[in-house]
Amino acid sequence: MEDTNSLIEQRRQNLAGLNARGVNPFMNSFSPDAQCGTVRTELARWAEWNKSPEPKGEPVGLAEGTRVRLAGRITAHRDMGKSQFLDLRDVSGRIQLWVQPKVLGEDAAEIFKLLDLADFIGIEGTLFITRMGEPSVKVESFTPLGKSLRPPPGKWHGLEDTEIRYRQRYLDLMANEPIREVFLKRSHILKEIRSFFHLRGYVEVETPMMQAIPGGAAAQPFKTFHNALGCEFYMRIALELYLKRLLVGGVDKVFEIGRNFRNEGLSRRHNPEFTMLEAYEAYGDYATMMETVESLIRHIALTVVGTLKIEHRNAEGEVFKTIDLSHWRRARYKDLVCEKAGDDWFMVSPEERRRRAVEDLKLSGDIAAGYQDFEVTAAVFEKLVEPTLIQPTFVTHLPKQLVPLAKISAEDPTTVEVFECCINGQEIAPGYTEQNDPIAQREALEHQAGGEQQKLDEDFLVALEHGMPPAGGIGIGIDRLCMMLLGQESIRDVILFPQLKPKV
RNA sequence: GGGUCGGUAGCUCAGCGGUAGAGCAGCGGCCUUUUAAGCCGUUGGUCCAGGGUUCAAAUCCCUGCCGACCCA
Repeated sequence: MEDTNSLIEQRRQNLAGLNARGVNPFMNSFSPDAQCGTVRTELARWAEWNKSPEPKGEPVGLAEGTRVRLAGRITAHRDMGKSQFLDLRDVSGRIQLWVQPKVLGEDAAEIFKLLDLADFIGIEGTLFITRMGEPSVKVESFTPLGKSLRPPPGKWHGLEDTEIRYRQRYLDLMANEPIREVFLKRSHILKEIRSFFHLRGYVEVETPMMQAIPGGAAAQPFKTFHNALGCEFYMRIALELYLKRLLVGGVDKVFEIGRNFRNEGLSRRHNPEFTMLEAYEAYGDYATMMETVESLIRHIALTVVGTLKIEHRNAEGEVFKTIDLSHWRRARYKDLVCEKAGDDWFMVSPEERRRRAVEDLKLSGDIAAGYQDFEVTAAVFEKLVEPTLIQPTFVTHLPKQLVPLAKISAEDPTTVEVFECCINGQEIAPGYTEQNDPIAQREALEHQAGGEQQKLDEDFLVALEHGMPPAGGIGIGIDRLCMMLLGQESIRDVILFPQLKPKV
């Protein structure tokens, strides 16, 4: 960027001033011995202990007078003339610095004047508590570590321009504390998912993102070209078919967390690339996987959020939705449809169902002329039932036409052994008793490919013919899981760099 | 793809035919424990872009770009 303004110009002049004094404003390294937020917390603990009239037992926290070396970004500056207060921030939080020119000495005081808000510095000093009770560091020396040549976003309102927040996420992270929290917690969620599966004896793998035939889901893929091989590849739309190959190969419990790519619309709930978890367990079935999903999500909620009652708040901070992860409902697809569409929904003729859906339920926009009967019912489910499933619900006994790749239920052969776990009005995790009959699988995939032989993943079918153990499988959309757990209503607020149209 | 709303100083926004504004940030002062520090002074603009209407356009009209939300 070539844009300049007076604020950038002033910072460049300060940079030149540092260079002129032989100070390197961009150091190669610095070794702090503590973190800002941690030191602040520990010093406050000590102050609390010290405050009681008769201190009892061993001191806690970090005492006044302790020497520390800290590094971070200057995020506030309060000039008192002969006394200056700065806030220094690192990933752990902030702490106040007290800087007195006379303590620094004349040369250092001159250099101090050339610092700007948002610069990175390292400091050395001793801990103390101000008259106002603020845990602080009395700075004895400092080192410029990384100069900021552009003004940071404001401190009051933070950064609110959504476009800048998404395009320059680093500014969002710098200015908006709650946003930083969301992404730190997303990292924590991923960590807990991994440890959950590892503890259960699962193996984590990585399978190809570039695939000759994109399979495992019905979605538009992105296409790319490999120069050396001279052929086209597709970015994967699902993980499934490679993980099942591993079941064939004898990896009995396997999971992958990875990016899928779907060349479709963008919305509050859709990003073209999104993170998917898929897990497969040999000798398990959909019931095994329901238990897995419930245990996993409970575990994450407790370890990351610290509660099973997840609160979603509006801009005013009022709770408008609470998701209770301590009760998991199980309900049949047909029963849920009847709740919205009438108890006799499945007893009337297909023509009557279509009429009711279009006229009574006002779904004309969602039901295409060529829809089959089961698709009419599916529209009712998707538009009228799913959005109301805010509390965790396993929807089971889906009609077999709806999920052609799953195994038939022994107790009701018109349905399949499949669940859709819905939370927060969205499908969060589908789970299957996976098809391991290669002949049935071939028929289903051939039907799905609609006679286009090139769309058939022959290598996958050959793998199944070598024998696959019965297995339960799940997929969990990690972004939507994060939205649900972290109280975010837009997928862009749980993806660090959401896709936007490039600016020219 | 359709509809609604938005784009003005570094940030947050006001102005909606008649000289381009405020708060914060910045800069210059004062203040030796302040913390949204305070007080005095002050700099800063391609009003998203391009066309049109008009004596006069940030403001009205058209086209385009980018974003948010809703719908499909």
